[in-house]
Amino acid sequence: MGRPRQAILSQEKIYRAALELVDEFGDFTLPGLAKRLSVSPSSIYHHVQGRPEIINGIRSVIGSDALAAGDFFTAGPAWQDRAAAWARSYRSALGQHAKAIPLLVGEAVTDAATLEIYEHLAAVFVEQGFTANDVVVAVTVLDSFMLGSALDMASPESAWLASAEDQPALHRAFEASSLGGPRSDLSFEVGVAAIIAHLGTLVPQA
Amino acid sequence: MGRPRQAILSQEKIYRAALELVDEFGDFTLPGLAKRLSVSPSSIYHHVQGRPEIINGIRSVIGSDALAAGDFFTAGPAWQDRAAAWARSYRSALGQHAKAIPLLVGEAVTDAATLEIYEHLAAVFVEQGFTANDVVVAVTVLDSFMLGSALDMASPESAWLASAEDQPALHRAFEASSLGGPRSDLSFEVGVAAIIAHLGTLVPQA
DNA sequence: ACCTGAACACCGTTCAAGT
DNA sequence: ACCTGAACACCGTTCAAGT
Repeated sequence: MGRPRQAILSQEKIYRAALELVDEFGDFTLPGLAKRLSVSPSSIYHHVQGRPEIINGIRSVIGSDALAAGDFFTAGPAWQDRAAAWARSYRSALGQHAKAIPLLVGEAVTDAATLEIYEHLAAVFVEQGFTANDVVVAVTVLDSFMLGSALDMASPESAWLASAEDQPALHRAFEASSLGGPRSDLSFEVGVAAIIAHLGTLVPQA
Repeated sequence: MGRPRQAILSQEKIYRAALELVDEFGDFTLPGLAKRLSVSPSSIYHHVQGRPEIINGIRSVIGSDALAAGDFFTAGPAWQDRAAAWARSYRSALGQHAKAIPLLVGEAVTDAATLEIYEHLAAVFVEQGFTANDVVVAVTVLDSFMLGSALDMASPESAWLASAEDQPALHRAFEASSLGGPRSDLSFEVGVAAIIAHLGTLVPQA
């Protein structure tokens, strides 16, 4: 007991351990987090203010890792490719922690990593000469679809389990469908293509 | 104490009271719910299995009210209008209970009202002659964007508060923008138009 | 500065006891 | 069948006490 010669905790360690618990169990508790870190629950409060800050930290970790992976910048020079790559990269990053997404929505975004991710998207449209209004709309539209698609990825396929009697159209379509890949991924690509094609009509020089 | 001559609770009353609490405070607790219903917390368990069932009931209430409002069926005969009306209606219904959305995502959909809502959307595409694959993709794409837009509606405008130094493109765009209406609504309409136009290229007879 | 153990108010859920 | 009060395990957070 007492203070150790070197700190055994840090914000980073706390956030990553919390994310691991969420990935495994879909949620985390302070006692559970303390146990995983081999520490007392009260110790955690020397490094973070409370549970909300940990949730924000989880978002930050996901964003940092996504930025470190560098996928946001691998696309070609065309703004269409870069915007599509942005949506694909961030949806993928969130999808790797699908169980965390329900925890993240509803809390305001304040961490630097996530803001940097959105700054990158805005910059794509600004560079292309979109007006301020169009930048705002383009970012919002792409973000909404990306997030909705990430949530769809998170929800089990059985969420669409309609009954043959009560939801015939829904039931038959899913029964008879034979998509050449995961439903969520294919739908995401269709939606991104649709949105980017339409955004192209907004900018005169496109 | 003891059993009253007539039941004072019902699933419906519990669900609606819980939704009221969520609308007001963004969450609900069993003790808080019991207090609002002028009842003991344990009484609630005679009508519902537990907290998850109440959350599902909240979704059901929102769906039922949306169906009762009838907006899903007011659109013209064209499938494009009907699909757009579907997305607009359901996003609006969810938006009226924005604080509830974070609670709903992450729980599987099983209630009849919500399934009926999605059945209606699937039927639009089936009637138009979409293949099973295209019905599945069309429903998924529109649902993802609708849900993402509803979440965007739920998050405060300040969620986009970027700093002038660290996120110049994002900051300037939001600073300089002068949209002719709420950002979320305008962006939603742009996205829906984009998606529906693109879905039109999937169906030969469109 | 950083960890611990004890303590607090609170939450979800159960159950025997009443009518 | 339906409501109550007591009880349980558990959770988030605080704080004095240690080094």
